[in-house]
Amino acid sequence: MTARPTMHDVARLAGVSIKTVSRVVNDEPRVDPGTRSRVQAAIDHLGFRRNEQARSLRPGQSTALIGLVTGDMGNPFYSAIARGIEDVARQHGHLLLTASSEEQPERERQVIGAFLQHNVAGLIVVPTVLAHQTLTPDVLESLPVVAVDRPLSPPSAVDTVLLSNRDGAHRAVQHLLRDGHTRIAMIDGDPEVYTGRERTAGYLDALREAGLSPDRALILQGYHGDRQAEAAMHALLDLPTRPTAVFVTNNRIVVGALKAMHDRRHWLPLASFDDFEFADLLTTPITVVSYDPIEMGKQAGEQLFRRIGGSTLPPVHTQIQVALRTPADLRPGAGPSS
Amino acid sequence: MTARPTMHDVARLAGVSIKTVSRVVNDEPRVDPGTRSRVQAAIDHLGFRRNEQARSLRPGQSTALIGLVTGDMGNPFYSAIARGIEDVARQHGHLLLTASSEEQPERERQVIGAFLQHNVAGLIVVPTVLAHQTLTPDVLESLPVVAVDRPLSPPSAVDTVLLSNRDGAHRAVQHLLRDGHTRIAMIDGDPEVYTGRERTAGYLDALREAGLSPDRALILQGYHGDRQAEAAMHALLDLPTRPTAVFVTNNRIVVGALKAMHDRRHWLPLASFDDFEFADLLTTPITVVSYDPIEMGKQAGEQLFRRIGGSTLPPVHTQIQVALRTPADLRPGAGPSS
DNA sequence: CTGAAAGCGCTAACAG
DNA sequence: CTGTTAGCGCTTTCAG
Repeated sequence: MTARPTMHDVARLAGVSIKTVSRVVNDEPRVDPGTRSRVQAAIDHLGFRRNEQARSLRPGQSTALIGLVTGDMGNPFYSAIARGIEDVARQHGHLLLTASSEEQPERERQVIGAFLQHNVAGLIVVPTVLAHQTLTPDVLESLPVVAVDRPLSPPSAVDTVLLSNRDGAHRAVQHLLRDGHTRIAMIDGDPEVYTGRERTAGYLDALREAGLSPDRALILQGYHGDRQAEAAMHALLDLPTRPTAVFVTNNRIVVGALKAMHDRRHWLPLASFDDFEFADLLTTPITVVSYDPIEMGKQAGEQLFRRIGGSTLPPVHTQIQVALRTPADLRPGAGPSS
Repeated sequence: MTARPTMHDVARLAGVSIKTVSRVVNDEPRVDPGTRSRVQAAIDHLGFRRNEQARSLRPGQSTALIGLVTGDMGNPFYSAIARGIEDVARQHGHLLLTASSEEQPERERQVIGAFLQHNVAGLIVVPTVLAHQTLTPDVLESLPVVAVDRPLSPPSAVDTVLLSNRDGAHRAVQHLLRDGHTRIAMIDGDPEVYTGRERTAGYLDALREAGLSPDRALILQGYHGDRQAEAAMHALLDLPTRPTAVFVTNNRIVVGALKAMHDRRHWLPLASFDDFEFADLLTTPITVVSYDPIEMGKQAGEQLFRRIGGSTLPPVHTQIQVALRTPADLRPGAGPSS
């Protein structure tokens, strides 16, 4: 385990001062070409690599690190966002720290604290539901922060990247209405979560537009994760007067809803916010509100680097457009088996 | 944008020396309780946070950072591994850097180089296919490295966490054979990838065991991603004498195969390495080789921290067990719709 | 074009 | 129990 070479070692080998090595490493102009190549040779020979820790210790030099906090990096939606951010970070020569809050404000607080101790140059956060004790004004002033998928609560003047939640839900439910349904149920997760609230509002918009008044018995909220959503779907199927179609507000709930329908061998027309790869391969194809989570990450990353680059414009709020994909849209050219 | 407080600021406010502050921050024993609480008050008042960069600059003090390189953090399989690692890292007070190699050795090299510049305490890698120019002996000696999902090529003496690829494939194909199939096709991705090679071997094992000789026309290799896999499945369906069942070697290929069968409205019994949430909700349920990727990450993380903790045992090779899930296993208690 | 000296924020010695 | 000194690896003055 030989010690890692330092600029000092390189300088000694090349017969120059440490400062000249620094100049070569940083591609500074005023270096004699001969000296430069001699130093470069020494660098290559020793396998020297600049210590980022030491570099960023000097004032003004930020760590080439950005931090991402999501609810759960194991959730494909969040990891797709991470992927988009990573691409942008790489273009800017930065690395990405990732951590999961598990939707717990306390964990979010700890993680952000740890990121700050590592002097991240910026932060991208999918905020947890409750008040953000860590994203206090002084934190927000000390480094750029972008909120993705949900705004901060209480609302702060930070950049956001959000989906057209309300409009997407509106259109999905509209689609069911056009098919003649009038008893359309809805299953949502935590009604405190911004996305769920917005999508619920879109559902209500569509009903109102159609002149229908919402039926309390058909609006199920507070069903977290696929297991609880499964129970919710069973409850709907147990109703004396069943709904004729169902709208579900996210990619966890749709899994539970489908499982329940599968168990009961009873399929209701379904519309879901969030797309998934198998949507068109199911027993009954479903209508989905589709969008590109990688693009969300890219937008968030680009906005963050604009701030890191010094932009002081007023907060930017980016809307990511969503598309409705109905069973009729699927693979229109596909013919039957030959 | 006020400057971030340092130990110096805390020391001045508390009327002690900087070293005493350091002692309090690091929970060292020999500090007077009165002094300690006075310092703590100053810390709280200023919102002081130790600068990790500066701390880890001292020799012997490693950065509380570990690095993860996978093929694509947007792939749910890899992000699940990341999630498992993250949990272990947190328990050990470390943060996780993540990056995608896109299966390109050159990018892998760059990413690992960047991680090393940030003085990561350890590295977890899903190695790319070709030779690992970066994971050279001197790198492997300078910090702990764990390989997940695939061993290093050329083989090095590092810890690995691998699936029972060959056995899992063997059992999946065995299952098809027991259903009476004798013309079982196989679709694989890059035959250079370790997991694909092993799973192919398992497929051949099963055929041999059944006294069948492999049919070249039914073994399709080199189909990367779901698009190419879709074409492969079409090719199988175009064969003058079609196979009666198909085994696919990963979670990308199964998507393509299913799409092709769906387009043709022609479903062949299918077995897949890699499970997915919708396996039992499809038009024709399929047989899957199932395992827990989060657990893979946990095992890798725990092994890494054993090394970071100083373990010098010979390389540890952890096998993650896999389970066969057949359509008959699915939800046995579920009854028909009431 | 090149170098010497100072210091970033912190911790390990060694005094007191 | 507490403080002083030195120095981690690097970049920034400011002189040559």
